[in-house]
Amino acid sequence: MKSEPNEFSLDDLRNSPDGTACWDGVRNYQARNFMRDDMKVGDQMFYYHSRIAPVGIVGVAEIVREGYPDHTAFDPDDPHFDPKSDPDNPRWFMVDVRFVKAFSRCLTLTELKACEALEGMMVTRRGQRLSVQPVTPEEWKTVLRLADA
DNA sequence: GCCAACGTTGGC
DNA sequence: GCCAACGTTGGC
Repeated sequence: MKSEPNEFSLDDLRNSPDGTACWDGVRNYQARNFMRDDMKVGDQMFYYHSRIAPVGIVGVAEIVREGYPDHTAFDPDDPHFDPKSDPDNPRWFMVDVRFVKAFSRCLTLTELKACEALEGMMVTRRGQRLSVQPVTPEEWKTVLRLADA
């Protein structure tokens, strides 16, 4: 899951009450579907810092609450307000995530791209903007191994 | 800050 | 339902 560190960094998550926060503001249907339909309590995720260098995976978090309506879509004062999301039929969903660990360093996108085993990983593909992406078990292990190296 | 890639919107 | 125009994302 991607986040711009100046918006909400892994440290921000760690410093949140109980290391837990809701992953609000996602306004892409594919990303929403992953959160609404596929993510289960106990699932782990990589925390990816986008936009601001060094760009890459900085740690691990886990899902502690499964998909539920993103209330920020209902709030006209919220930057992620979406008038088309009806509280009776919510368009956008989010999950709650809890801090698990920070890598000793940022595993940069450059490194991920340089790793042969991660050639098929979504985040290494050109033009891939999706902010919530699936990771295969093999990719998961490979990334953890790189992070420990 | 640039701009390529992508997703969404809306006229037809 | 096509597709041009537009807005956004995100690496660089």
